[in-house]
Amino acid sequence: MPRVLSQTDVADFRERLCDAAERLFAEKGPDAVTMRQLAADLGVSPMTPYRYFADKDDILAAVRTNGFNRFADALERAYASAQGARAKGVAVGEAYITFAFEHPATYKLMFDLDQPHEKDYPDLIAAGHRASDTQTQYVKTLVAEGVLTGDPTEIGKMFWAAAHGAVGLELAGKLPHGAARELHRQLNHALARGLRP
Amino acid sequence: MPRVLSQTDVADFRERLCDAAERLFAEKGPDAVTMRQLAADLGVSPMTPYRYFADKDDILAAVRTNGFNRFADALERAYASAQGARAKGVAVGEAYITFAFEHPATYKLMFDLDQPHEKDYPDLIAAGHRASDTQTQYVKTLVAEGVLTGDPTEIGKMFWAAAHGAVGLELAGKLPHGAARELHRQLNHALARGLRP
DNA sequence: CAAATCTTTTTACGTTGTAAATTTATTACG
DNA sequence: CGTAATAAATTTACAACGTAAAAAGATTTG
Repeated sequence: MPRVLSQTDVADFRERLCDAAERLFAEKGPDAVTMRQLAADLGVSPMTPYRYFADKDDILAAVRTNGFNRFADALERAYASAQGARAKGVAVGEAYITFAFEHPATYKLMFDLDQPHEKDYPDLIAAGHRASDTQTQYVKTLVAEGVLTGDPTEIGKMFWAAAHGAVGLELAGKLPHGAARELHRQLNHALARGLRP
Repeated sequence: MPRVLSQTDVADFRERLCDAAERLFAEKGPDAVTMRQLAADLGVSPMTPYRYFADKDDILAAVRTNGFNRFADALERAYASAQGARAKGVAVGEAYITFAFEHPATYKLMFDLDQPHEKDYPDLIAAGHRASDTQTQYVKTLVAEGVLTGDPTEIGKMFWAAAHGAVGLELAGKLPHGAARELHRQLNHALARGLRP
């Protein structure tokens, strides 16, 4: 019998390939992320990745899943680092913008890529929900403390949309370079004022 | 001397091709928009469009330019249709969401497509600015009337980011179908409250 | 009618994702 | 310890893509 790939072997290869894909996305843009280039970066032949991924879409789904999980990590770290509901809110907002502009290609991949078969990737769905939940987490505290009033879930979506919109406009070239962060601060400030009891 | 294409001939062909491209985008998705399919839709051979466009990127730029101009049209119509600054604001906001979800593929093309050489398409830049200006136009009235306080340009960007964020989240599948409209209403309401004198 | 030349089509090339066939490498067994 | 079995990897091959270059077609002027 031949050598059989262990689960660790598979996981390792998948991770190395995802890393290469993200690096390619970030450094050369989406068009540079080809099966042949990915394989070359790993030092294998172009068909080898097909032992570890169903197809290119599967690779993109894995990269997006990693993105959402690292995004959630960053937001959770920010949440934990600050003391008090208001400070946590500010910190999470800052972390959102920071992540988006530290990994703009990944952010675009996460939110802009049309994957019609997303539902076939439960890990991707779960990672997306994790980021979303983290995003609305601190709002619950703010509502519980009486800083904001309304349905925490709805308010969380409002802050999320504000952040996503500011990021999206800058990434689309509709804002001067670096302007999203200040725009986002102003949005959060006005929203917090408008949602006071 | 041979027959020479008049400017009308060129403009007509470009328009028909852009229409075909938008239809393909909307009905079959981005991957279906190929030079060969576009040519087939117009009943010409695959190389004919190259007489009217530099390359495929040039076609995408033209479709995006049309999109921004029709977007601005819709916003301006909404602005003109309502009486009073507050009503105009509501109407423009509604028109924004309506346009985005009547032409989701075009909207994504307008805002999500990376065109590194955008600056080489002055018409595209101009159309983008036109939509942006329209978007911030009614805010000036609201500030002048004392309904809002602050820099109209900055406030306009805030409302724009809110609308773009709500649309983006729904188009990314992060909101239930149809939820962006109500989310956008809540955002506008909270922002208006937060930006009162 | 013929020559000139703008428009269109045909042909062809390199690249893409990936299916199918082939080769390589490793392990269990006689 | 070789040898058969078989998972893994590579090689080969194909259709579709964007588009450069060559060829063909059409139309106006002399």
